[in-house]
Amino acid sequence: MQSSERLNLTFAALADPTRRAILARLATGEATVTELAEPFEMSQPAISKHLKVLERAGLISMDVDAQRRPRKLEPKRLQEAVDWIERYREIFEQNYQRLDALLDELQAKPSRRKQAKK
Amino acid sequence: MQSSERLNLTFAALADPTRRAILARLATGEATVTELAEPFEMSQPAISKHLKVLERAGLISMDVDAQRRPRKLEPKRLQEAVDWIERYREIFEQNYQRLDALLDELQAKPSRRKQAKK
DNA sequence: TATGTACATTACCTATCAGTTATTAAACTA
DNA sequence: TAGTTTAATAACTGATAGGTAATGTACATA
Repeated sequence: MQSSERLNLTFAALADPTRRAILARLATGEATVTELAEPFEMSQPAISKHLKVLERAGLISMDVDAQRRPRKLEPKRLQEAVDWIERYREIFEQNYQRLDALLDELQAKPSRRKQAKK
Repeated sequence: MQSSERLNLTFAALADPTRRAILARLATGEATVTELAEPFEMSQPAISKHLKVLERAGLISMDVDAQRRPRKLEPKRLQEAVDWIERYREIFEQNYQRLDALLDELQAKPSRRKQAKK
C-alpha cells in the first residue's frame, strides 16, 4: 500500500472518539472484543466495525484464543502519522523563526511593519 | 470546543490527501486559493471546501488582501494531534519494554513461553 | 450431545463527504 | 464604467461512514 493511502486510513481511523478510546485502552494491554465493548453504549457489531477500521489502518492486530479474538496495539502506524505531522510542523516553525528574525531586523531600522501590500 | 471534538476535526481533516498536500504547501508559507488550487485537477469550489474543513479544524487561518484570501498554517492543532498520539504510544512502549523484560526473565528459567491458555 | 459464549457477517437506514456546475459578490484595472 | 479576477455560496449527486437488529459460526462445557 502507498504511504499516502496508509495515512488516509490512519488519520480517518483516529478521527473517531470511540476508536481513539479503544486505542487508549489497548495501550495498557491486550483486550477481547467483549472487554473493549463494555465501556460503550453501543452494540457489539458496532465495536467490531470499529475494530475492522483500526485493523485496516494497521493500528491494531488480532490474536486467536479459542473463541476469543484479543486485539493489541501496533504502534508503527501511529509513528508514521506523527512523522508526517512533525515534518511539516518543523518546516513551518523554521519559517516562522526566519520571519521573526526578519521582523526584528525591520524593527531595528525605521519601522514599516504591518503595512499592507498596495 | 471540547478537546475530543477538536481531535475529531483535526484527524478527519488530515485524512484527506488533498488537504495534507495543502498543509504541506502552507508549511512553506502563505498562499492564495488560486495558488493552492493550481496543482490539483479539481475545481476551485472543491478546494474552497477543503480549506473550510481545514479552517474548522483550526489547522489554517485566513487573511484578507483585496479580493485575495491568503491562508496560512496554524501549527497549534497539529501539535495537539501529535500529543494525543504520543501519549498512548509511549504508554504502549513502556508496557512493551516490561513485557520484554518479563519474557527475558522467563527464558532464563525453564521455558514456558508461547504456551496457550487452556 | 445440547447449550451458552464470543464474535463475525449481513441487510438495512440515515447522515455526511467529496465532488460537480452555476451563480454571486467584491475588488481591481483598462 | 465595463470587464476581469478572486473566491464564496448554493443546489445537486453518488459514495461512504456509523449505527441498528437479526442471524450465523466456532468453540467450550455441563
